[in-house]
Formats: sequence, structure tokens, C-alpha cells
Amino acid sequence: MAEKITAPKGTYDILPDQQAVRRWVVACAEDVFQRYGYGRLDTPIFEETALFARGVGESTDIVRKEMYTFTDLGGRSMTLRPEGTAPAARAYVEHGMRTLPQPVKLWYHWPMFRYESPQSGRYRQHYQFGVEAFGSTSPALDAEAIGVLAALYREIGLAQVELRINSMGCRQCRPTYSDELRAFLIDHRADLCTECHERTRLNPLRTFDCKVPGCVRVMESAPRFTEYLCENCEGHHTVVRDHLVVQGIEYVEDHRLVRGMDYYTRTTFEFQSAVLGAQSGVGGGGRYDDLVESIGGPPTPGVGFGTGVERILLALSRSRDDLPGTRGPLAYVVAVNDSARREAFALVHELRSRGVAAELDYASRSLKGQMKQAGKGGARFALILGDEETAAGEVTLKDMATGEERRLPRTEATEVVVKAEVSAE
RNA sequence: GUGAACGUAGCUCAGUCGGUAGAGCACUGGAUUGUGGCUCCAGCGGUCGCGGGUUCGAAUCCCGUCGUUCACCCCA
Repeated sequence: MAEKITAPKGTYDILPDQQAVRRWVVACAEDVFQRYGYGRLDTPIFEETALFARGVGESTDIVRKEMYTFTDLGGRSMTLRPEGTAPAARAYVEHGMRTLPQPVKLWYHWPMFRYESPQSGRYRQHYQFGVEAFGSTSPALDAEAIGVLAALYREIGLAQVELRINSMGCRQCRPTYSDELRAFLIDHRADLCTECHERTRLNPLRTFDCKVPGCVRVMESAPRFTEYLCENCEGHHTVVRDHLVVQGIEYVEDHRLVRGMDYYTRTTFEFQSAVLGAQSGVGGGGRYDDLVESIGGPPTPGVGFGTGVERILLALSRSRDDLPGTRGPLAYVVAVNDSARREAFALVHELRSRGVAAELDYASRSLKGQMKQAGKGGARFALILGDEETAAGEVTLKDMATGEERRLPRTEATEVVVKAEVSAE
């Protein structure tokens, strides 16, 4: 026998019975995005590798070790999209969207690919919703982006999420702070782990992430970025916080919140869920005022977020038990004997043509077997066709919930089912 | 990339001290005449992840490998 082929590591199949809840979440998201004035954008699933290398940043984990990169037959280096912001920025530049009224507000629902080792809530292919707003430095837009995400979580009933916010400063104040922090880290070198020594050199802000107890203790007395923000960044941050309050959004300031993409400036934020385990981030984002320029576009500010669909679903399944389920057929047409099967097929066809979700037996099951199928499939009506019914041009209409049966002319029975379908929608 | 636990039927699992496999669910049929859900009976279904080693004999012990899960790293 040939060797069994399974889904690639870290990937999964989405089976029919899992589709309903997913579609519902997607529909909620789409509704929220539309209401906040964001238009849908779709881009290719792969891009030139350089887009991510330059946009996301050479020093990030994503670019250094997590990209699905391949050479196409033309010898070009291509990469399966690991995140959404850089492709959105590329599309903004490529289509001259700076000539549109600013800001240009876009949303997406895309699969992302990262070569990571899978664990709870982390996959090599996963979906993200995201929004990106280009062309405005207004802090109201930062607060709005956070508000969009909060609205989404609220409307799908995702409780127990906590918002953390921080500011990463800008080109002016970040170098000052970086130098200050690096100097502090060098002073305390003896108390830090070897990994933090490396971080000190590459990206000192990352030392705040370290969980080694000694490092955590040192970092408690480290200088905080919020105390080194320049006047503009300070003012920006204040307005963002104020506009969160205006929206009734609770948050905690977390000066240790450092996100993995190099492009963030000023506002960064992350929503965490207590029910998720180690991968507790459900969604996060921030401002990226230098990104568009770094991929060869005109200087253009932007702000946005990404949120993981699988993590939303995981958190939902752990906090709600009233999620939408799969809808079965409304009507199941039963043939009492083989001579009625052709008639049954014709009736199913008629019902389907008139908009009714109708089903019938394909396995030559007995009458009893067909009734069983109707019951298991969740059909509301069974339409039973036997010799007596066909001879009279009638059908026995059975209400599966009450067990009540009526012999009706075929057209009348059809009418009842069609009306039920209409009212079910 | 690192560490730990686990891989037995479609699913959830049992399998003692090594003696070539079981249950429940699901699926199919049946319990006298043309009727589902409850119950009962029967049937279908397994290269014990894969490869090697030890042994008279391996699902069981050992090594490797692949996969899953959880965690680190990082992220959604």
C-alpha cells in the first residue's frame, strides 16, 4: 500500500461541521469593518521576498527563520505571506492610493504562513483579520483601530480579553531611549542571561520580554520608554488614551509590550485572552509611520492590527457553548419502496429549485433507515412517498418534532415546506 | 531550533509480568404488515505511526525517525 499522506505539519483541514461558526465570525467581522469605513483588500498569497525582508525587518524572527521562501521558475525569490501589513502597504503604493482622500482604510481576511513549531493556537498556516489605515498621523485613528478590534470581540461575545498598550516612540526619540536602555543593560550585564546579552546588542527593547527571574528583576528598574518620549509622541500617546476612554475601552499601560515587527512607531497594543494558555495574544497591532517609505513608497503614516481567527475560535469555544451550528436540510424525502424512488428524486429536485434545502436517500435504505437519516440529519419535515400517495398525487408530510402526519396534495405539501424555508431565513 | 509527554478501529480510549488485539461512540442491518429519536441484537471496521534492534515470541522492552500535544523562543 502507498504511504499515507497527511496534512503538512502545523496545518489543518476545516471540515463542514466547523464551517458554520467560522462563517459567523467572518460575517461579524465584515459587518464591523464595513461600519467603521474600511474597504476589503485582497492581495496575492505570495510576494517578492524583498517586500517582507525590507518591510517587516531583517532582524525580526519572521524574516530570519519563519518564512516559506522559494525560488520560482524564473529564478525570482518569492515568499508566502507571513503577515498582512507589508502587502497592504505595497498595494497602497502600487495603486497610487495616496491620491485618494486620506486616510485610506482597508481590511482583510487572509491566510498567513510561518514556519514555526506548532502548539496550542499556533499554526504554520493560519487566518488573520486585519485593518490598515494609511495616510494619517491622527491619534484618533490609532484609537479607532483599537476600537474596531474591541467592537469585533464584543460583538462575537469574546469576554475576558485585556487590552495592553504602549508607545514605541519615533525616529527622534527612539534612538535616545535605545542608547539609554543599552547603557543601563551594559551596567547590569552581570545579572542578565546570555540571551539578553545578545538582545542588548540587537534590539535592547526585547530584554523586557525575558522571563528569566534575574532579568525580570533587573528590568524592573530599567528606564521606561514612556519617560523618554519626545513632545510629539507624548502628546500623541495622551490623545490615544483619551480616545480609548471616549469609547469606553479599558486598557492597561504595559511598558514591556514590545511587538515583533520592526516597523512599529508610537502606539503598539495587544489584546490578550486569559483562556488561551501560552499563546495568549488574540490580536495586536500599532502605528507604522516609516513602513511605506521603507518599501519604496512616499513617506506615509499608517496604523492597523491583525487578529488570529483560530485564536478567536479557540477562545470562543472555551468561553461560550451557544455558538452557531451546522444547519441540516429542512426536508427529507422518503421513498417507501423502490418504485417510489424516481418520484422522490423528482420531488427533491422541485423543492431544491424552489429554494428548499432538501435531501434524500442514495443508499437504497429501507423506509425505517430513511426515517433514521431524516431524524439524524435534523430535518424538520419528512415527505413520505409510497404507492398510496403517488396514486393519489399526494404526499405524507410528517413534522419530525411533533410526530404529526398529514396526507396532503403534493402541491400543498410543497407550499408548506417552501414557506417554512422562507421563514427560517 | 530546544525540552517533555503521547502515537492501538473514523472518534475517545483499555490492553496486567512480553504469548500475534478489545470496549464505547459512529456507520450498516434487524427486533412480522409503510415511519426517526429510547432500548436490545448482529454486522462492518485495526500494516498497534514508520524503520531497525533484543527475544523462541514485541502493541508491550531498547534505539532511530515522523507526527501530535504542551512548553521555551516568538507571534496571531
